Amino acid sequence: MSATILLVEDEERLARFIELELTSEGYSISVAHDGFTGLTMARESPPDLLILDWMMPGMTGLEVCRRLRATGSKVPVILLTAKDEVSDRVAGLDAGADDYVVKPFSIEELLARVRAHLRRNHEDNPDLLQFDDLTLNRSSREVHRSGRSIELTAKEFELLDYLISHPRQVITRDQILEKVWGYDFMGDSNIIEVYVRYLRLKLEENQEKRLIQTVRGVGYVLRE
Amino acid sequence: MSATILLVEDEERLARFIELELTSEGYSISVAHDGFTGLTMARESPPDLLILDWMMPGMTGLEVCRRLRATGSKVPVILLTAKDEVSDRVAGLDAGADDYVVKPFSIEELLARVRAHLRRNHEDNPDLLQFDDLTLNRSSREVHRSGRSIELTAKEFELLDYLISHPRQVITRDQILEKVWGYDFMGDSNIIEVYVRYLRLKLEENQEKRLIQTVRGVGYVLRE
DNA sequence: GTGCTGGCTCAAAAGCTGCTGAGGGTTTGG
DNA sequence: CCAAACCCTCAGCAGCTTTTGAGCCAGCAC
Repeated sequence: MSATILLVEDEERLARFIELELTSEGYSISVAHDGFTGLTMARESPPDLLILDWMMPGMTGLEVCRRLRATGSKVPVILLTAKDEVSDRVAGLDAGADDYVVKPFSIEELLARVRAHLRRNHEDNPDLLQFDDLTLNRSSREVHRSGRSIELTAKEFELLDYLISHPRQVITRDQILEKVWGYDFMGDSNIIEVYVRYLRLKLEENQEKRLIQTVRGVGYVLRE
Repeated sequence: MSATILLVEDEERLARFIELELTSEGYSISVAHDGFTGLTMARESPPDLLILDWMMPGMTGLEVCRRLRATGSKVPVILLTAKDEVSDRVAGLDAGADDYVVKPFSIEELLARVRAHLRRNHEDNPDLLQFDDLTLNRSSREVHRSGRSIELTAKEFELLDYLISHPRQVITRDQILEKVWGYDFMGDSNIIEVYVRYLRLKLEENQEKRLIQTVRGVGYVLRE
């Protein structure tokens, strides 16, 4: 699933140009040509990233940004501005923008910043998850460790998916039960231990170092 | 508790200037004058924000950034660079930097970026608790003192977590029992003393100064 | 100094946790 | 229908964590 970007830019030619470039990078773009429309669109279907022109007739980009932040939105915002004065930059960042690009800019620079901000935010739900020499592909449901392919059952896959999407974070038994088994276990069951064991057997088939660590009294964590 | 910033900059005069400015804004700054030292410091006591000069003899700022990211660090990084070419900016952002400031810059601009990144980070990472040279990370359940990692059992961790989340506040025995053991103890038990001792042994392994102070007749307090 | 109280230290006992191997019920696919 | 794969349970055990108790020490009142 590709990232969605909302571009708010009143100059039609520039907007069209940016739209084409971003589209050809595989993003899914919507465009608004004034601040008010942009704000409405951002509220109605929040994009993964917002690119705002600063100077626009009517509501400025800065104002759009401030209003969004005021209602708790955390979408990353990149401001486009012709202004190159320090006081303006400061105002933009303090108003809650995450970044700005000064016009005229090279499209490469804008793309790099888009990548940087999306990486931060979109890290929440990518399809290809990696940790150390381990990779898990959600769409093909394949798992590899240092090159070789590993066959997992459904439950094993779900468990590893959960762990690898929270690397270096300790996950409690309760969280695992809730997420992978989806119910509160009555009485006691050692089902988690059993599945962790299955995973370890498969992931460490060839004396590779242990990635799933036990945190006694709490749960498990993916850590080198 | 003020945010900690690590500045890595080989030009001594510039480093000194930035340090003074940031200090007067209320941040707590450490400075390294080369990349290797900076990397080590960043690993040993992770700051809330890292400011890296790009061009340095030995290890460049870009390299420091890449290495930190490779080990999973998510600390926000601002690059300082004299280079103003697009390809360089792109490389920096793609290497995992969050932002860069082009020299010569106005101090106001740097400050605004520092504020922007700290604001963002403090929102999504309230799990890292610090006191003096001690850090406790709730999500990874890791504890460090002046760089070295410390292994704690579940109860030890809970106790330290409680103390470190009320720094310089005296905590009574009853509060500790209630919070960590979760019940009113019948009769007497010296369990708190025992666990405080365990913690002290582990936290002061190398003759470091005592952080957990006894308040006779009342309880304990985390204090320098 | 003496006695008292609260805290510290040490080590052993008790209690748990997580790991393991085996096995049984259930579903899937040929 | 049968076999294989899968999901889950159980019980034993080893090792770690937690708790207990007894003795000791430090600070304080007298």
